[in-house]
Amino acid sequence: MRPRDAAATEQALLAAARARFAADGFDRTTIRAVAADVGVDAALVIRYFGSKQALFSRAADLDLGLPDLTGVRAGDLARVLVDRFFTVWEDDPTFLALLRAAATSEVAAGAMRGVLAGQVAPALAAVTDDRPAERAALVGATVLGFALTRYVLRVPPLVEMTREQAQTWLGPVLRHYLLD
Amino acid sequence: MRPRDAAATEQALLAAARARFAADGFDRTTIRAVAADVGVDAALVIRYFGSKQALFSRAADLDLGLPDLTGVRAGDLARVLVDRFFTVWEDDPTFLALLRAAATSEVAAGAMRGVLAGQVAPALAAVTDDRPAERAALVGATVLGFALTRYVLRVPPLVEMTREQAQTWLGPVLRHYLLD
DNA sequence: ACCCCGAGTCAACAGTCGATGACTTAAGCT
DNA sequence: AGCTTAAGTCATCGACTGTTGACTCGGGGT
Repeated sequence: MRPRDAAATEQALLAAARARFAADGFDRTTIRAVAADVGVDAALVIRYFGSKQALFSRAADLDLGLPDLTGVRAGDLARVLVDRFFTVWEDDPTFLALLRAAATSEVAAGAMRGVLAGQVAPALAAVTDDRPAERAALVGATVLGFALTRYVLRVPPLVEMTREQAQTWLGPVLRHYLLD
Repeated sequence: MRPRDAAATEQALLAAARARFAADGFDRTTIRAVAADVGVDAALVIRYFGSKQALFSRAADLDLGLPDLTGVRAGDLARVLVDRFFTVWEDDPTFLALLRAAATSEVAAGAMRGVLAGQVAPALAAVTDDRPAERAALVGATVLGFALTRYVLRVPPLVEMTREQAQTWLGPVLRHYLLD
């Protein structure tokens, strides 16, 4: 039998919620399904997180972990960024959960705006001081469009693309948005 | 009183459904709300379209109306494409309905793949015969990312951007994907 | 051994949704 | 006017959902 460990159960619920939100979106994810994945009653989820919306906010708290770009050579910028984004996309489902939910939830859309304004824009400010918010939005649009097409729409040519091929295609685009 | 005109009612229902799907996505759109928008009973919607999914398929049938790109000069390509996409985005809600729904519905995602493979890729084939599917996917990712960030996430710098500014930013990107 | 507190369960409520089938009403035709 | 056909309504079903409150169970401290 599962040991009665509240902290471990909470972490397991967060992991299951992330996977469900990433795969099914916010609306089609049910608290009962998340609880069943962990082998626990749905009422316990509410007890720990208060509501489905609060569970989502905890589960979809995204940290891109962008590195300090100060001193990175212009030729390396795009490679560093694309590499980081691929890792975030494929390491854990948090990003995909936020992306899927943002399509229909104003709260999730706001969270995504917060990621762009609070993480991407500050990181890019180390590279350019000319309209960093506008450049961050364009970089965000590029990266979100790529992720949407690859992981959500699953358009074959992008699904089959390797990380290196993506860097080759996206590199000049990011350089353009960052430096022109 | 509304005249009893089945064809007109059906068109009104399709228009209302498009608006609802575009604003709220597939799951949060209810047949009752669509029917109420037209001033009609929900059962009538099922009678005309069979199911909510079938109503969506009829409402979100997207025609980009891309022009024949044969003979368009390389320098004009991006401007023509961006201009066409803006018109599709802002003329009617069909595109937004499909985009929002595609985030959580495999059927809608398939429809979006169909638009890329059946409309974008053939149009681009008039410009390049080197990997048109891959180039269409990249153009799609760019355009979908821009639309997602502007109309769904409503990131301020992209919301405030004029069509001309967007053409200036996106032009070199589309040229890169089409011609490099 | 007993108690106690927190982890986890159970049953149920209240609301909503898509869908169904029988019913009613309006309009065009003879 | 009367009838017929289709347009539209009505009540309702059955399933599902988030959330609640009362309950049970198990393990650690005395």
